[in-house]
Amino acid sequence: MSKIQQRSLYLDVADRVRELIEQGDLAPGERISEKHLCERFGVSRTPLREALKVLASEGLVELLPNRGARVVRLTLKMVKDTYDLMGALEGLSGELACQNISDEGIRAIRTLHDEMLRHYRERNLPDYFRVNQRIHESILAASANEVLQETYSNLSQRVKRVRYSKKMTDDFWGNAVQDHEHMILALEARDGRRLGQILRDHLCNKLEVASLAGVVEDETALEVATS
Amino acid sequence: MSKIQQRSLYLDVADRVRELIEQGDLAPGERISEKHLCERFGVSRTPLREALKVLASEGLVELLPNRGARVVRLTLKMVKDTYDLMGALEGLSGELACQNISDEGIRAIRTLHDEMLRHYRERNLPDYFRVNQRIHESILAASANEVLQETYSNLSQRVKRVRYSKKMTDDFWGNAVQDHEHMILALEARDGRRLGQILRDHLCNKLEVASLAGVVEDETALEVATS
DNA sequence: GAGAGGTATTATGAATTCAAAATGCAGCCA
DNA sequence: TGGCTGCATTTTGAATTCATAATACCTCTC
Repeated sequence: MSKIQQRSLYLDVADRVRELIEQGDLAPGERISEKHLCERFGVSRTPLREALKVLASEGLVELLPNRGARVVRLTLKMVKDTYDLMGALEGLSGELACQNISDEGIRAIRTLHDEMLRHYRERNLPDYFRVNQRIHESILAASANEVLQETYSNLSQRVKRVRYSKKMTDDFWGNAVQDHEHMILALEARDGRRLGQILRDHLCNKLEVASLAGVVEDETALEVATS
Repeated sequence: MSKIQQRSLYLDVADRVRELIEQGDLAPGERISEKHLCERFGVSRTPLREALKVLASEGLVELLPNRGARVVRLTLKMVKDTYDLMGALEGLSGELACQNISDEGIRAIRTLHDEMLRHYRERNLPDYFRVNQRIHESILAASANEVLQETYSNLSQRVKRVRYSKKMTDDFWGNAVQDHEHMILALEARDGRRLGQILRDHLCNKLEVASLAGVVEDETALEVATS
């Protein structure tokens, strides 16, 4: 029995373009040729153009009237602003999670937390990242606020292209783990205010280790120096 | 000399549909007939459909595959969730504003504040609301975070349809003005933490006086009782 | 050889057309 | 009478077509 409800074509196209942007197959600032992508996806221009409009309203591409679309170039300021925002949202998610999460939910996150610690002790960065992300997702889900989840994931998508330094220093890593220790304690105490604050600060630290080279505008490095 | 840079048609259409929704000309849950709107706007289906896709990604309409579009029905939970989110964003805007605003900017807001107080004393609700909104907009602008501004205005648009009770009690009004007194003091002291907190709580109060009848799902009133 | 101007080509914007799905309605049967 | 089946109509989804703006290229002039 196959699925009855078929998704619209433009949604699939949008997903695929998002993927290309995230993977870097469509470079920042790169002109998006409608014809080229149509042939690549095997669809006509109509659904592709609809998809581009959606992606534009998501902030992933920009549409220049009569001159096509291009992948938005992230500036350092945009990334920083987005992180500030995501920090506030993470903070809210922590507060709400403490109000709404079940005891079982807390135990599940504790399990993830312990698993993450194992990966940390073994210096297994990929698995650490994976479990780390699941913890944050779990807290977000526990907030039981769908508008928040949707907004967060949109912002997250925008900066997904930014890759983090492979050579994350032990210092930063240690601090992050320390943050998580405090998080789980606050969560188990259902101290929303505290959990929120930790989550917010935690994200700010994350920004610091972000290696923005390549994805971010070069001229922006200049901005940093001058500001 | 006319403007050289013409906006795309779908943007104009999107604006007009947004207006119709905000004004209530398109009722919540109402089916949106492509043909009807095309004739009304004098455009073909292509730009209208592009506009609908954008509006869907903004959360104003929902697209049912093969069955057209409809104006989203706001549930009480959605409105509440959105306000929680907007509260967090207002809080952030306050913190950032204190960091970034100029002394002149503070003086400008103080002027607005005093003007608002005059309208309050004269019980001039429309002008009070207008100036009130300008204050919040000024703080948001002073945050110097465009991603924040854009996100806030999107969320704001979603719940714009919700009309506030004409019979706002003197109590609530007095409290709101009191909040504003604290706000301007925190701003003048550049106490971001405090301003943020006030703005957040201020918005929560606003929700309480919201008269949700008509725009919000009826079944939702039930949800309130059961939760 | 460099630059300006004009034409050809290409890409985008929007309308139209074609195909497929959903809706409405009439007739049929229990 | 009530509900189901099947056909006609309407509506949506997607491709195609047409018009217009942008780009590239070529020529002509200095």
